[in-house]
Amino acid sequence: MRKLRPQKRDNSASPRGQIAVASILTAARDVLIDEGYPRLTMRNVADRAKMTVGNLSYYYANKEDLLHDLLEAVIQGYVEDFDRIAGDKERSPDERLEEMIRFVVGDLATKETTGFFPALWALASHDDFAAKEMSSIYEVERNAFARVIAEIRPDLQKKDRDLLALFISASIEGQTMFIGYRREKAATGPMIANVAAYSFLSLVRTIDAATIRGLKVAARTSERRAAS
Amino acid sequence: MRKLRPQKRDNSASPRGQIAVASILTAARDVLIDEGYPRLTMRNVADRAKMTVGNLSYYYANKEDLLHDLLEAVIQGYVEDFDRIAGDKERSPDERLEEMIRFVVGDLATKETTGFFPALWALASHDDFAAKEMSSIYEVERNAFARVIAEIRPDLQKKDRDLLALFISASIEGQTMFIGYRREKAATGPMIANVAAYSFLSLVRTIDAATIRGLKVAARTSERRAAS
DNA sequence: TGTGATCTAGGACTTCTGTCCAATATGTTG
DNA sequence: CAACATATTGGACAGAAGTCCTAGATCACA
Repeated sequence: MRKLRPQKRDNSASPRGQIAVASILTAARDVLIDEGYPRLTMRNVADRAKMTVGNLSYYYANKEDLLHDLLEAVIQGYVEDFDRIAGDKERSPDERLEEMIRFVVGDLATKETTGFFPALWALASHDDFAAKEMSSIYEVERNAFARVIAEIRPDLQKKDRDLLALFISASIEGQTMFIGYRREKAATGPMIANVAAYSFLSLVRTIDAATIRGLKVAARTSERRAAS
Repeated sequence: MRKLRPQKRDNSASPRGQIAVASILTAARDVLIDEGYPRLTMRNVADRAKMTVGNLSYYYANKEDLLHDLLEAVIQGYVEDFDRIAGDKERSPDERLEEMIRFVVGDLATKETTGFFPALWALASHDDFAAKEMSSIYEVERNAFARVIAEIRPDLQKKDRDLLALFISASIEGQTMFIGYRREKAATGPMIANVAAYSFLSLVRTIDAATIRGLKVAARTSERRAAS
């Protein structure tokens, strides 16, 4: 939430002010993505929003509030995207799980996601607000995964399904640094998506509670080779 | 590499100098891990190394060189750890793959790894040197995975095995933000390790080239449920 | 023991950054 | 139009941070 000077009233309802705030947040997001957190300065944001520092500080009296609004706004966008994709009820649970996996893997490759999330992860290590925002978006993502997993594997306990959702969600996020926008292995993105879809579908279909709890040793399982 | 003042000679062979440099790098690493990159300042490093800024700048005339040596030193440590674990030739390929998976997942939970890697990922987005260092460590890790995968699946092409290694390595890294040191889901770490071992072993054993290339749709595969 | 090499302390200097303010401009509304 | 709310400017200010320098302390060795 914006914190204004004590003597000022909240004027966010004013149309001009709303536009200004929106352009500030867009500018801040672009600075963070293009130049990284250390260069997210009031002056850089003001420049990119084509205003002066003085004017910026009229809308955001301090940097902390600007950062908080920025994180909230960006993460809100991802939550909306995700709710939309997860609401698709036309297909089978298997197909929906695959669709969600491919959606998230595909999204990694966008400039915004590749630029924003590593910055968020680093921030979350030392900033409680960033940590909370990060928690909130991944919780949304995991819940969506967990719901589909519940349809495929109603026999599993909720906590086991949640664990699979956590594992899948985290695994996909980890691809970011490698197949993200302009990253070293970006060209393999589509194949990684295929591998991810196959791997996580198989995992959800075949794992059992004993394996999750470590009562079976993975390397001693007898199954072998692909049936092509 | 340290860059000294123009008029000074390289004195890194001196025992006192070596100790000072080592304590500087340790202090810098600790600042990075405990406080994050924005607080990695010459003064903070000097304080933690119990010396003055003036003295620090005798060893590191600028911050960039200090950061480079810091990244090199920390990553060198990980490379050595990894070479050691990958050199184990006592066990079967399956067991070695599982062992490597469990090693990396276990390492995520250490304070150093949970603190260092997210900072490295963010740095690598905008700093070429950090990007190169990041590349180098993950290449070592992927090569180790790829060698074991080659023993399990000699039928696959090298590029397909490399892709599996990339997918597995990236997936494991992604767990860091969730089950890392003092992270929200840290308690589930052991179970995540079980799921990872099962999931990636199954993947390596069963995937085929057609699936990697997207010639099969994962959701339409017929296999179902676990055989407990 | 003395002398040159190495190391250390303390501070100076400049630039950058967050914050703040007074003056002015712009817009809105009775 | 007048009066008021809102927005914008330009600059000031203090503190932080990177860099640099000089004087002195410490060490190794002839």
